[in-house]
Amino acid sequence: MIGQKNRFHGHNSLSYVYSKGRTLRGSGFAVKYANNPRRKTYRCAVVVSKKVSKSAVTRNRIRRRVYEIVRDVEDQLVGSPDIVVTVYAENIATIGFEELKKSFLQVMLQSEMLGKREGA
RNA sequence: UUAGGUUAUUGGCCGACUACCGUCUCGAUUACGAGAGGGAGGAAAGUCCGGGCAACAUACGGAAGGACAGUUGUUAACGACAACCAAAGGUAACUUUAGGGAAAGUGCCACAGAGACUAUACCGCCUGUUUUUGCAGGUAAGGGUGAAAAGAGCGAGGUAAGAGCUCGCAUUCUUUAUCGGUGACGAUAAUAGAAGGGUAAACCCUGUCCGUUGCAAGGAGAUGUGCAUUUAGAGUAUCCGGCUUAGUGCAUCGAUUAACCGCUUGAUCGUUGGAGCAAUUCAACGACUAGAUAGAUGGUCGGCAGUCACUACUGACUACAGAACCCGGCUUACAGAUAGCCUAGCAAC
RNA sequence: GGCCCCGUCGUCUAGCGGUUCAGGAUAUCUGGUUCUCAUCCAGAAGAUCGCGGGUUCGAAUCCCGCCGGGGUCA
Repeated sequence: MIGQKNRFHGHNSLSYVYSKGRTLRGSGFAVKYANNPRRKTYRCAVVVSKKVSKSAVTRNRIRRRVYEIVRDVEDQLVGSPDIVVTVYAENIATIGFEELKKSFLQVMLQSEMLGKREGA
């Protein structure tokens, strides 16, 4: 789980990302992101529709797994981006953690939000 | 031992690393850091009932509308629960039941059938007439139709043929009386009676209960000015009466979905004892047990346990399901594991 | 979180508890008309009335419980 300051708050706070952000697709999910220079910290949200799974338990599990991956790489983020992950497939709740992490990081590297140069 | 019935409990455990949300303490001072301790359910679900709590300037009367319906109890309350009664099902343990009224009134009972509601004579039986066909009448015992056809079995009498038409015995229902029970009701007896059904989850009648809106409730708007002003307007779902008193447009300020309170000590939970067949209740002692807000309660790894597959190694899987103001029920989902009591069959003693 | 509505052929819809295991339009299929296609004409097939119980002699219809879909309230 990620901290209180790294979540979205308020009524229309997501609309900027939805209107201005760029979209990249992975298997079973899509990442929408936009750089936000007015903030010091990044923000992240995971959207899991009720169409993905009827069960609230499954939806919670998907959300928590994706948040965990984001928290793992938060030190390597460049700037202070706003990230929205939209999930389409139910099998994200069941596939192996390493496999999910690998496919997610591949998308993140493509978006140039992850700066390996800074770490190195 | 096999097949059931019923009432309950439980529904993974241990460790390591690393996150999140409250609370308390300490240090800093509005950023934050350290430590301690807490963090989903039996259904948190469906939202089908009931209540608390809050607002509505009144929860005032009537109409309309809605819900319920054996009896006695339990409860804050209920459409829930318990015990009992009746009916139906089951060999039995036991289970199920919207279980008031059809003699207040109205409606409906298709098709088939002669006739379906103050009904009816198709076949049959009998009498008369007659050309033996047929026609007129009697009959409700027998046949046939249908979900349903006028309480009714056996024997005797009776008759043109028949029929509770009459009698005897047996049965069902109504009425009355006595006894038992708080009561629904049950048992016994008597003489009086025998009246044709079904449907009220059709309209309806009787009795009891219900004000409306919901935590997105509510704490929570202020001032100035124009218009309107008791025959009118506004206010709490429909109408009437009554009641209260202002209303509405514009401008300015505040607020603009943020934050705080409401928010978790409660018809609370556990143990022991008393009352009661039970639901439940009383007393004493002890406990504090989530409070988020795009929504915390997690993620990964290792070991154990269980289930399935397999000769084995080993592999796969781990029930249903996620608090949103709080309680009491109901309904629905649920891999398995455990315990008590009871019934029937078989076997042995 | 609260409140409300709707499920009938592939699609859009009618449907008094019984006259008929449900009518119509459109789509589909077959045949006819035409040199051919369309239009037009004739015919056919296609529905466990969302699911499970109950009331009734009888249920798409009445009652109850589930399932699915949709709407609304700051």
